[in-house]
Amino acid sequence: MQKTGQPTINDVARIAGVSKKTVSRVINRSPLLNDDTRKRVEDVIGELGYIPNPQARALALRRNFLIGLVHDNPNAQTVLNVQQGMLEALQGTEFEMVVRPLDRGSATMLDDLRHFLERQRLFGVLLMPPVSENDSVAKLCDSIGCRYVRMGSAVIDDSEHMVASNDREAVRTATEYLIEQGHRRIGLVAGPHGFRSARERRLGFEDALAAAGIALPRSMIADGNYTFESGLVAAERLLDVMPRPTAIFSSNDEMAAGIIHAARQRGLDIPRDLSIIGFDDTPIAAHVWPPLTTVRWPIASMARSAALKLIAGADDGSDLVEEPSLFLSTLIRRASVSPPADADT
Amino acid sequence: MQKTGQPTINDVARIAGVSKKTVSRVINRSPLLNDDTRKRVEDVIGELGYIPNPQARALALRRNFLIGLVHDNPNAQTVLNVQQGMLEALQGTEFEMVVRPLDRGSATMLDDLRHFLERQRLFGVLLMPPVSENDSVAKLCDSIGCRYVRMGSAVIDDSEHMVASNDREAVRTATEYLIEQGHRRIGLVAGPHGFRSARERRLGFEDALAAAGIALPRSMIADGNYTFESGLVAAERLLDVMPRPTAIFSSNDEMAAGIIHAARQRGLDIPRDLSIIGFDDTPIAAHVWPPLTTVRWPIASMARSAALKLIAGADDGSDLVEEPSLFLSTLIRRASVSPPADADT
DNA sequence: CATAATCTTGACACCGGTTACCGATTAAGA
DNA sequence: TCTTAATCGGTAACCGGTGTCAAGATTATG
Repeated sequence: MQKTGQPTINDVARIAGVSKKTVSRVINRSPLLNDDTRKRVEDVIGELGYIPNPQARALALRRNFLIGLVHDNPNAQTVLNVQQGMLEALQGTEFEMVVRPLDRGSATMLDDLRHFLERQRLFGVLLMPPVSENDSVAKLCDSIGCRYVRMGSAVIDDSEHMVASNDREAVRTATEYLIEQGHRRIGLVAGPHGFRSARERRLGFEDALAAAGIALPRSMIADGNYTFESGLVAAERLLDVMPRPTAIFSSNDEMAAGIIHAARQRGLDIPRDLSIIGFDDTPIAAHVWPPLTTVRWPIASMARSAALKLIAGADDGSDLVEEPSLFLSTLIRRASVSPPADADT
Repeated sequence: MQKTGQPTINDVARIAGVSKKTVSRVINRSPLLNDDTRKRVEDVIGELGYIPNPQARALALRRNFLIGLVHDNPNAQTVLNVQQGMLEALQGTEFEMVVRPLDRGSATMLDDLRHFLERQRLFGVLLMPPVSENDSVAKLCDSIGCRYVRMGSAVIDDSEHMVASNDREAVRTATEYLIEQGHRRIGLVAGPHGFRSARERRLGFEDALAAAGIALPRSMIADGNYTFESGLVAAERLLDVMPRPTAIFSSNDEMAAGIIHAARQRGLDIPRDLSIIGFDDTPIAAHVWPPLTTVRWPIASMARSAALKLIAGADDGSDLVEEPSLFLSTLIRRASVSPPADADT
C-alpha cells in the first residue's frame, strides 16, 4: 500500500530499527545517545526526507512556535524593516512570524488583541511603536501569559521586555550639529501627540537649544503627524514667520520631504536658504533632492534583537548572549545642511 | 486542585454535562444536533472562555491553518497593501498569515521556499509578483501538495490559481488619454526585464501608439528598474532627445517621482512642459508635486480575493462564491497631465 | 568474579482535539 | 403498538510527536 503524504516518525523508527522515542532523541539532539545509533537514524531521516510535524510537536510540548508582530505603525517602510529584522532573528529556528496590524484608535483594539493572543496561543509577541507604548497592552500580554518585547524610542520597561533607541540623545546631537553650523533660528516640526518618539525627539531638540542658550519661541514649533502632507503644512507655518528660520529639524523623514517641497514652492534653495534634518533614514531620505541629512534609526536591528530576546531561553538557555536593549542612532550627513547664508548672529 | 492554563474540551463537556463528542459537534457546527443542547454547550463555552487548541485541531484534522505570503517585491507599500488585503480576507476565519520574504536572484531561492513549505506544511500560499511569475515556483507548490494562488499583471494560470490585473489594457487607456490631450512625442520609462508587469505595461503603451499611428523610435524608450533613481536616470536620457518628448509614461509611480525631479532640475514645468503618468497609485503619487496622474492598481483587493480563493472549499464549500480573477485598473486623473504647450502636430 | 554505576534504549501514557462504530434514548409516523 | 428516524453518549483508536520510568547492556569498581 502506497503511503501518501509525508513520512512520519514511525516510518523512520521502523526503517532504522529503533523506537520512535529514539528518533525523537535524535531530532532534539539529546546528548545521551549512542553515536552509531544517531548516525543510523540520521541517515534514514535524510533518505526519507523526514521533517517533524510542527503541529504535533507544538501539541506535545504544550507551546507553539509562532511569534506575533503587533503593529499599528502607519509607515510601510518601517513595518517592513521590522519584519525583515525579525525574520533574520527567526532564521534557522523553528519559529515563524505572524503579523497582526491593529487599528489604532479603535475602541475594540484591546479586545481584538486579546482575542488574537488567546486563539493562537502565541509563544510571544513583538510590539512595535506606537502600540508598544501602551501599558495596558503590555499588561494584557502579562495577564494572558504571553511573552512580549516592546520596541520604542525610550526605555519604558525592564530590559527583559524592552528594546529601545535613544532618540532624545540622537536628536540632541543632530540639533547641536545645526548649531555648530551657525544656525540660531531653528524650527521644529514635531510628531503627533501620543507618540513617545515624538516626545523624545522634541525633548532632545529642546535640550540642545537650552544647552546652547538659544531661545525657543512657540512660533518655531509646528505640529505634524509624521505624514508628508503634515510636514508640508507645518513648513508653511514656520516659513511664514519673520525672520524665517534658517534650519528646521523634522521629527521624521516623511515630513522632511514635505518641508522640502514647501520650501521649494517658495523658491527657497536647500540648503543655502534652509537647512533640514530628518529622522529615520528611510529610503525617501536618499531620494529627495537634495539628499537629506537625517538620523539613522536602527529599527531593523532593534527588531532583530527584540526577536532574539523573545526566543532566548526557549532552547536550553544555551545561547544566552544577553541581547542589547539600547540602540544608538547616528547622524547621517548628506546635503540638506549647510551654514546659514545670512550669518546674523 | 487549581486547574492552570486554558480550559479544555473535557472541562466544557463535564460542566455542560455532555460528552466531548457533542462539544466537538458544536464547535464544528454539525447539523445533526438538538438546538437546546447546542445552546447549553455554547453557554458553557462562553462562560469558561473556552477556545479550542489550534495545534490539537490542526493535528487531528491533518491540516493547519497557516497561509503563507511569499514575496520578493521591493516596494514596501505594495507588500503592506497585500498583507492588508490578505488579512481582511482571513478576518473571522481561523487562518493566520505567515510572511516569507524571498531573496530575489538568490540561487537557493527555490530551495529556501521548498524548505519553508515542507517544514510548515502550510495550508496554502499566496504568491506576490514578481516571484509569482516564476513557473517553477508554482510547480514546486504543486509537487509538494501546497495550494497556491498567484497574483500578477496578466493571466498566466487558470482561474483557480490566478488573480490578475489587466495592466496592458489599463496602460493602453492611459496612453490614449495622453494622445487625446494632443501629445505625439511620448516617452516610455519601462520596468525591469523579467517582470511580467513591466512587459505588459510596455505592450499596452505600444498598443496605444500603434493604434494611433504614432511612431515609437527607440530613443523614446528608456529602461528603469522601478526605483526612484532609475526613473531619474531614465528621464535624463529621454529629456536629452531633441525634440523633447512632451509626455512620459512611467511604468510605476516611484520612477515617475524620479522623472519629476529630473524635469524640475532642468527647469521644466510640469505639466506645461512635460506631462507624466505613473502606475500603481501608491501614496507617493499624491505626495509629489504636482500630484501625479496615475493608474490605480487594486493590489489590496486582489490580495483579498486571492486569499478568499485560497481558503474557498476549506469549509464545506458553503460559501463558494466564485472569487473574481481579473481586476481592472483605473486611471486616476490628477495634475501631472495637460495638453502640450507647443502644439506642433 | 560479583556488584554497582552508567549509558542506551524502548514501552507506555499523554498532549487536546478528531473520527468511527455502535448502542441507547427519545420523538414522530404508520 | 411497532417502526423509523433523529439525537446523543461511550469507548476506542488516531493524529505525530513528547515525557516518565524502568529494563537491558556496558563499563567501572571492590
